[in-house]
Amino acid sequence: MQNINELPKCDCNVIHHDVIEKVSAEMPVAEHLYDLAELFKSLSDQTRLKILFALTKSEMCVCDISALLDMSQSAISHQLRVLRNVRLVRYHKVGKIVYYALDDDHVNELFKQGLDHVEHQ
Amino acid sequence: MQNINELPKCDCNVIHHDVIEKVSAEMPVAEHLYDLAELFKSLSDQTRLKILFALTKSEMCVCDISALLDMSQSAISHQLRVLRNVRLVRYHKVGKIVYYALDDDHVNELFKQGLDHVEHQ
DNA sequence: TTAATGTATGAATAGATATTCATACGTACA
DNA sequence: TGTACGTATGAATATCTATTCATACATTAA
Repeated sequence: MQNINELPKCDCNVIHHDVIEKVSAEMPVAEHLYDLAELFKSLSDQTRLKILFALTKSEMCVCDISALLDMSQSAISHQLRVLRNVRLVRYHKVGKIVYYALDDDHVNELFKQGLDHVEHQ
Repeated sequence: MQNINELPKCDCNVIHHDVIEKVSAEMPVAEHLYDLAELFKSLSDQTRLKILFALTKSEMCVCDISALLDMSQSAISHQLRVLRNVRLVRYHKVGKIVYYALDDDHVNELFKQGLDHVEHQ
């Protein structure tokens, strides 16, 4: 007996069962898909991209970033939290100043591939 | 004479002028930043990630994808449009069936770097 | 031509998000 | 201790987005 919630939502006839089974078996686990979407989501905003680009050049304090992008300290701080959550940036405090830096090299490679794609259109 | 709209929004004192000038000079142009954000935005949704993952394994028609993800044909079609807009996928028609495929190899590399990042936490 | 089917798309809606505003926290210094 | 200042954060809001629904378009076959 099939639950109402388990009714297939595909409203067309399946064409290639073999392809679907093959692909289905190789689909990444849900947790990885979720994390990957979160990572790319953090890269999908121009403000955060600018912050990350800046940090590829030099570590910077929040005030520096705020001045560089001509945006409020609050807006920058909120976005830095997003970048912290996906572990793209790390920070260390010197007195009351907080310096942010890239957390690993993946950002550089993601930018490289991304720019390579958008520039070849 | 400074326009009201040109007042700096940074409400703190600049700490490191030299860093800001250096980084500012190397910031990518606005158009590239915009395109890059659009590209990553297209990768920031689990449905689109699943579609792209599937297409790394095999080209598929819309109905196949709809069945694979157990989602409506309309939802899939809307998302495929997003992926077309950033030129991540291409398609060809055979009769009334439309087959989608990856448009280039950047997706594979972006996935690789992205997964590498999320799996090392 | 008519019916059936695969796909695309505009409108509507519920949910997500970026920024602002006000304010709190933490540190340095008088 | 009190003040100043760099940073963080909750609430509010305007904007954006993913899906659904209805429907149109395109192709094939009867």
